[in-house]
Amino acid sequence: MPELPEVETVTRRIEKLILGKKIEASEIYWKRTIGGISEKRFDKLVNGNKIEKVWRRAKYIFIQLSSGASLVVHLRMSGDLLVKRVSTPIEKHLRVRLILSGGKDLRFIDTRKFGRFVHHQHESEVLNRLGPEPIDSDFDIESFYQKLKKSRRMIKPMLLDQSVLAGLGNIYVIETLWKAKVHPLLPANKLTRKQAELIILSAANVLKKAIAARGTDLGDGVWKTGAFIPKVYGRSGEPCIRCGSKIVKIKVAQRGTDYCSVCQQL
DNA sequence: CCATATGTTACTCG
DNA sequence: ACGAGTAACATATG
Repeated sequence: MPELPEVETVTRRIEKLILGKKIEASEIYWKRTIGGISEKRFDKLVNGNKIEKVWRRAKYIFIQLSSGASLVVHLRMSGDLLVKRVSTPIEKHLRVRLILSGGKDLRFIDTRKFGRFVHHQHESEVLNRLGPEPIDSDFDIESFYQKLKKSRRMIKPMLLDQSVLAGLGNIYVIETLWKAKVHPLLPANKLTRKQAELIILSAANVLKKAIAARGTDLGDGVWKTGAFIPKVYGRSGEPCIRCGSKIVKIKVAQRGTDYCSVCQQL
């Protein structure tokens, strides 16, 4: 469920509920979620800490602790964070639970178990590998364009690469390329500077609208709060709302890729 | 049984 | 070194 807008939505939802609270206990229901350390060690690292700050970068949520370390959460495909009363019965797919002062807890729910809830001494370990976000106010178009010029990769996988551009996932890349009228298979070094600029403007526009709508409702259950309606993603076979021709679907880097073959030419 | 799914990483091969 | 393709992680749904 989560690309940047959904992660932003989750972050905003939990921030005010857990900020300033003290972690009084931790419970691990799926070991791999905490990234390969023992439950005992994890508990030692987090227990007794106050939550100083909660923020998002790309698709990661950082929960800063009074120790100076952070819990770094990635929702991957099916993760979600909830705050509930401790007495509320636990969910079937609960993977990690932090008991907080004040009678509530922070729950990491993750059906597919791909998500991670990892203790990092330094946030930089994670931050260092991330490119800029399209919505950064100081986004440097020139260096983005230079990066594209140096690569023969297809533009779609390029935009999904979080070290090139951070925050976009399959849905919003598809929306971005449609808006910018760029074919998903176009080699990155074939793009003009104008097209590179349009891609960033489109991505920023799509992300901002999706954040305002609190994410996308995929209709299949997991993510129900969002109201963003994709214009191309999941619409193969239906008419393009810009030109009326049929949206087609191909596979690119193992991912379903909807696009308009008339609007988006190679 | 098969294919699909919002993400990422590790591996192979040319 | 680069980049495309594949498998893997693990579960649910059609």
